[in-house]
Amino acid sequence: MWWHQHNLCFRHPIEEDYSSGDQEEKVATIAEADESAESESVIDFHKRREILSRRPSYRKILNELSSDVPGVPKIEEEKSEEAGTSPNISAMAVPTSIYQTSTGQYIAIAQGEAIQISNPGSDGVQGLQALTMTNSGAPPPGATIIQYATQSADGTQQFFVPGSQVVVQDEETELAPSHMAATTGDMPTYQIRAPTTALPQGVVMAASPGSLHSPQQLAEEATRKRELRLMKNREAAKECRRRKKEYVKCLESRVAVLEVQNKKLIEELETLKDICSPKTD
DNA sequence: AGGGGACAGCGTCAGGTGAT
DNA sequence: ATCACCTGACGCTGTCCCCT
Repeated sequence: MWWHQHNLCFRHPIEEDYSSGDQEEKVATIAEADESAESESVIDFHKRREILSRRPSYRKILNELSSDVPGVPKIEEEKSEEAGTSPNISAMAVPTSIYQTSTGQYIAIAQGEAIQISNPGSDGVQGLQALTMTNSGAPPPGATIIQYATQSADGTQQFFVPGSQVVVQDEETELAPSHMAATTGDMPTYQIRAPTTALPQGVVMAASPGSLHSPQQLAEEATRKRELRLMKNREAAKECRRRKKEYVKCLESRVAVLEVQNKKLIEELETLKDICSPKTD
């Protein structure tokens, strides 16, 4: 819809850069067809769809625009972009994984053993806490995938981390056991636990594919994969929408700049006209 | 108050693309 | 060929605003 109009109404030079050779040919074909729209009424639907579907990502487009227009920020690459989902964490060392609790808090699990917990509301490093896992050796195979957080039966928050461990939010802010750092003030505390009881609703632990035998296990594995896929796609869709909004903003600012330039050029033209053609009374 | 249209945001599906 | 990722499209929901 939006992209269709964008592609069919005009071809921006930047978009041209992303067209592969045969793609350009096809676009040219469409352009000709558009010109002779009165004579040839309909463009082949499939051809059109094929062309339209081959679009560059918003990141690519915006980065091109950014290099074109100074002052427009570039969309960062994948790694920093992931960290960018949490402004509090982005200033820290790049973690390997970032997870968000159901209350909006972020947990970053670094390459080493540190777990950082941050509140999106707090600014900078202030909202960050570091936990150290003492038993974070090599995770057992098949159990390294994190699943999303949920409320457990006892009202605490749980989210699973690589290594078949569980990060559990304490209801009281008492001093934490020795295997974790204590939090202070109003901040909740978290514990690293082994998942002792049955998994909370909505949370499925990763299992080693080799351990699957019965049809029920296979079905559970399929469900788990589906949940994981949906979760990833959910996040991807959010990110895509964010990029799209950024892209539209970028285009709007570009329009504003070009309008100003255009106005200046018209004024300059008028001035030159006045100079070159003296008034004849 | 409440009905309804416009709009934004979200989750999901389907299909394309690029990397391996 | 396979996989992960990206994004358009669709349907749903919540919010805001206007009108009756």
